[in-house]
Amino acid sequence: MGRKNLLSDLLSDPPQAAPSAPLAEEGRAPQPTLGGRGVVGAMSRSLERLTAESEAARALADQFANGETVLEIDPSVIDASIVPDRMPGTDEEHEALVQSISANGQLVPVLLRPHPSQPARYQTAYGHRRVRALKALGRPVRAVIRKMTDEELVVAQGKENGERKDLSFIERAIYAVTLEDREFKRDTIGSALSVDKTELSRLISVGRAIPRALIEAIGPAPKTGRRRWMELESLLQGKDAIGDLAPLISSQAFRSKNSDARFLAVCAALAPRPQRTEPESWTSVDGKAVASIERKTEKTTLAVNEKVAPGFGEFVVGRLGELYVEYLKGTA
DNA sequence: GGAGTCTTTGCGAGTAAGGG
DNA sequence: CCCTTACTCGCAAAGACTCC
Repeated sequence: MGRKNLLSDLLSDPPQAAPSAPLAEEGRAPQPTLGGRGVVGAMSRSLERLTAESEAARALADQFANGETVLEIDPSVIDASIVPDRMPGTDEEHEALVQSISANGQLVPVLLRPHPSQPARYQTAYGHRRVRALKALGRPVRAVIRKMTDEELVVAQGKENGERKDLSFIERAIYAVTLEDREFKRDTIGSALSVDKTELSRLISVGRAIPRALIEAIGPAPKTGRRRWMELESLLQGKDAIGDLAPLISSQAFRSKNSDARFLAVCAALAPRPQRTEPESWTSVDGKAVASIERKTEKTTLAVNEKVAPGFGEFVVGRLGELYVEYLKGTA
């Protein structure tokens, strides 16, 4: 089944809020206005919104058909999920969401379950940001209440994020590790993230291999996928990542980059420096250093010392044709 | 040793970006 | 607009590991 609260995210939540301050990606920041993005883009988004609205409406209809009634709940009795999926968003994102809900209202309910140990309290399956915003507004939270096990809760929570595809690879890796640390079975974690066991294995491998502090310094890197995170994982092997990278990570230049650029900067800092090869001196039969040769993977450079052998360079150039024919005979 | 689970590796499909 | 390239993602298969 499709995502159930598309409408709320489109109309109530700032799009693509990110987990933490460094994870608050500029490309993923709230965009409450259409300024500067063009008429075509606005039309495209309108069409997407219409589609999303109809899907959300259908999902809502399903909920009503299943007998799930929307109730108004005091936000002060609503707790967070047992497992955080995203870290809290930035103040700017929260403020934008508050304003959006203030203007449009909460159009689609959040999903809660009765608190397993505290009567008259609830835990959030999804809709954390809306709950926080409504709390700030002092308004009741419109919510669907459903009894769920811990497994069902994290699956509902994970699917709400996972099916949106707006969680980057590393965000999903962190979530997978968090769930595994809470001793959820891999089947459950895989369901929550909508990934197969292979991908789950990779997510957990990367999520554990790369220090959390480094991940948070880089941010969600939405354009950076599995392969490059795994490359980073291998680059980090045997290194004190935080110690070695501290000067880079703390630099203003690094922090001013977007998340994907920060990822590339870290990779560049960790990548082995290509060995600088000194040009090799070529000495003639009469003992003169006539030329130097520099060999690289993609090219070989021959530099003739015109002071030592005036005109020799031009002589060699003039004979390139016959040398090449001789070369072809040797390689045939 | 067998069964189940997890990890690793390779490959192909799909997609977005860039260049001609 | 089409082609190429780079990239992500998921699937399949084999190997490694753990438990009984």
